[in-house]
Amino acid sequence: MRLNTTELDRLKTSLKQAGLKPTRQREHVLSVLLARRDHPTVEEVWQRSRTLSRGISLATVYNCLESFVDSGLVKQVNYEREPTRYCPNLRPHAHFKDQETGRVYDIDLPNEVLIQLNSILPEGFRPEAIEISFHGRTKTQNS
Amino acid sequence: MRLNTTELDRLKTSLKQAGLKPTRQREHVLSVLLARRDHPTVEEVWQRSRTLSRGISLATVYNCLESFVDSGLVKQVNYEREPTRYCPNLRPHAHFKDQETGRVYDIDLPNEVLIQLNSILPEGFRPEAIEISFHGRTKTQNS
DNA sequence: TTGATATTTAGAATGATTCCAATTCTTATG
DNA sequence: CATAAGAATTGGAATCATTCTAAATATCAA
Repeated sequence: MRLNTTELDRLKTSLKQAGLKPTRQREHVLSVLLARRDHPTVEEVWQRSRTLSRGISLATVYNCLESFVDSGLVKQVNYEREPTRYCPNLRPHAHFKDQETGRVYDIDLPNEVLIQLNSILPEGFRPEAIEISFHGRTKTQNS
Repeated sequence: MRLNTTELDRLKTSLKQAGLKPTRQREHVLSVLLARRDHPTVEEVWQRSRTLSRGISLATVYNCLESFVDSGLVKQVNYEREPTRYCPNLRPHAHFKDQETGRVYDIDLPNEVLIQLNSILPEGFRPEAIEISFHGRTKTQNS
């Protein structure tokens, strides 16, 4: 989780492009999020951010993640009323939650599926977002 | 919300078929839920159930709704971390939330859409349920 | 009718998230 | 570089949907 200057500059740039002041905490939380392609909760992001030299408060992790979502840098995933999870994958995708492991997988959404889904809406319905979540079991070998 | 004997018998029967003891409270909560095709929260179901002669506790409304969901009599709908809503429509359907009114609409899911959605899953993924939620705006005339 | 089991209940407890008000940063401008 | 205005961070308190608890009550098979 130690960043070299190039990576740091890249982070600063994407924060600025998103209209966010590049603070030490935001850079760190964003790098933590991008470092793994999974779907951590706020608490998990906080744990992973503990390495930050002078520490970081839970409230700040909440703040950072909220501003990232607002500015489109990450997405949120909710399963029932479980703690919200955060997802750095910006392509259109669905989620599949394995009930045995609790792990959430990204499922790419082909454009034709999105088109077909929009076509089932009655006239006058203007969707701004769509969320598709499966849950079930997987029989895969990759942990 | 007053029930005649025939309707009451019908409710008792569906509760029994679902493996639930037909109590006064369950009959009432279920009838409240079936009376309108909307998506009330627990609090709203409780308000609508207040007519019950000796009253009903919030805890019981939670209990009833949970047992209905467990036995397949109703479905749950969640938008982000807002209070859970309950839905008496058992056909496969998606939800569309109008951001202006907060109202949730049912959108029927044609079988071909379900088939196409299952086809995007990698091998070994066995879905047990799928949840599809739109949100956006509607330009309809019906309130 | 009665006993075994299930349900109801009020209120306390939980837990994710939001709010608050004080401190510390960032950055544009002189 | 210094500074001031606005932003971000912070620990702790507050919120609020939901779950838990344990005692009272209801259901139903025998």
